[in-house]
Amino acid sequence: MAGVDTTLLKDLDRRGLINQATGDGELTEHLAQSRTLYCGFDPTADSLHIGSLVPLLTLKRFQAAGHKPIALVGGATGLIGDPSFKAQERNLNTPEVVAGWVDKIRAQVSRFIDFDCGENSAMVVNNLDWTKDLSVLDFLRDVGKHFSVNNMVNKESVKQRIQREGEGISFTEFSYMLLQSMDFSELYRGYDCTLQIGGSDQWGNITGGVDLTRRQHRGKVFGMTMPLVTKADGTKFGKTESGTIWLDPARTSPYAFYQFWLNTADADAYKFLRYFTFLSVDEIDEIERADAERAGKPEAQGILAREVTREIHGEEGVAAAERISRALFSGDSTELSESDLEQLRQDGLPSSVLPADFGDQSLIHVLVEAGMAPSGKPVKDALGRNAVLVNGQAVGIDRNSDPAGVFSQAHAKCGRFFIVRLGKKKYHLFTLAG
RNA sequence: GCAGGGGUUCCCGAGUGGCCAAAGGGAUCAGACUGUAAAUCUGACGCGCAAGCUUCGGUGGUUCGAAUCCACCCCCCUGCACCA
Repeated sequence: MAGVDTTLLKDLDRRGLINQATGDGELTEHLAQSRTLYCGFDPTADSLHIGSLVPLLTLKRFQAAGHKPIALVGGATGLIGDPSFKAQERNLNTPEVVAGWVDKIRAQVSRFIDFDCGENSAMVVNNLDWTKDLSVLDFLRDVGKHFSVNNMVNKESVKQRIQREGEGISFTEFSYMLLQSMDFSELYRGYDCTLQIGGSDQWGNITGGVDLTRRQHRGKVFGMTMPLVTKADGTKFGKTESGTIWLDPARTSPYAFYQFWLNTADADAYKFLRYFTFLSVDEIDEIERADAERAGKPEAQGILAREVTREIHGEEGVAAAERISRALFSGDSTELSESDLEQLRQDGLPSSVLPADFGDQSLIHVLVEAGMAPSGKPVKDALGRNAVLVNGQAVGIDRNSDPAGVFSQAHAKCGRFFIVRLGKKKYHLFTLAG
C-alpha cells in the first residue's frame, strides 16, 4: 500500500458522511500521512444491524485510503450501556451473555476490514482487556479526576435523561462516557491511535476521549462523526414490518436484505448510494442524472440493493437474492421448475413444511404459524380482499376452514410445492410433508 | 419525610360510573392507483375464523355496572424539608 489518499476527507464530505470533526480543519493535515483510527461497536445483540453500517464502511474507506483501522468491540462498555440519546435506562445483560455477543460481533466486524495488507492491516481489540482488572480506586483517581460532572451534565446526549420528566439516569450509565474516553486514551497510548470515528450520537463520548487523552498523555487526537441516517419521510431507518435489518444472514436472509434496499424511497436512494456503496460520487451523480432523464422506474434502488448486498453477503448472496426476486416479482412464478423451487428454498425464501394432517386448524392459523403475519387479523383482512394467493390463485375467506383442500396435492406445484403470497410482497414457500 | 402532579391499548395522547376494546394523531398491515415507489383515497389495527374472551401500574373494595369512585401498595416527576 503505497502512500495515502489525501482526498479521503473531501470524498467523505461529498458523500455527506461528515457530520462534525474536532480540530478546526487540522484533521486534513493530520491525515496527510498514514494514521491509526478506531471505531467502537458495543455488543447489544448477537449481531450488528444496518445502523452500524455507516461507521463500519467508513472504517473501510479509511483503510482503503491508507490508514490503519482498529475495530473496537465493547466487551466492557457493553456491560454498562451507552445512555447517549436513549430515552430510558436499559437493563443490564449478564457478563456471560455479553461475552458471547462479543465473539459474534468480533467475527462480523472482521469481515469488513483487511487484516493482511501490510503496514495498515486492521486490528480488533476488546476494551474489556484494559478494564477488567482495573480497580475502582485507580479508575476514580486516574480517569474520573479528569472529568467535570458539571460538564457531563450539560452534554446534549444525556440532557433529556437528566431534565426530562419520567426518566432518570443511573450512575452506571452516566459513567459510560468515562469508559469510552478511556478507550481512546488507551489506544493512543498503546497503538498511537489518533482518530476516533462514530455516529453523530457519539460526539459527546468522542470529545470526552479527546480531552482525556490530552490530559493524561498530552496527546493531540481527533474525532469525527458521521450523520445519523434519516429517511425523507421521517420514519426510522432500518426497520421494516418484520423488524430490524440485521447483518447476520441467519437473522435477515440475503433475500430480505436485498429487498430492504430495493424498497428504498426515491428521495433517499442517491443519498444511500453515497453512504453505503463504494461507487464514486461521480458515478452516483451520473446514475441520478440518468434516472431523472428517463422518467419512470429509477435504477438507483436496484444498484443500491446489489452493491450493499454484495458488500455484506457476497456475490453468492446477491445471486440468491436476485434469483428469488426475479422469480417472485418479474414473471411467472407459475413456470418455475422443481429445481427452481428447491433453489428458492435454499436461497433463503421463507419456507416451511405443511403438516400431514391439519386437524381443525384454520387456513389463517396455518399462515400465522408459518410466520407470515403476527396474528390472524391481517390474514383475515387479506383473505377478505383476495390478497392471499396460493400458487397464483386467489383464496378467499370462505376457504378458511379448509386448509387441506387449499393445500391438496392435486393443486401443488410439482406435486409438493405451494407458493403463498400475502399482500404484495410477503411470500412463503410451503411443501407437503413426505 | 411533607406537599402537589402523574402512570391508558406499539408510540404520543383523550377519556373521570354505563353509549368504552376505549377519541384523535403517528407507526404498521391490506385494497385501489403505481414503478415490488411517493402522494392520495378506502379498510384494518388487544386476542379469536366466529360465538366470545382478556385489557387501562398492582391488590382488594363500593356498585346491577369501574379505565373512571374508595383503601392500601409499587413506580415516575416537581417543590420543600431532612442530611450536608
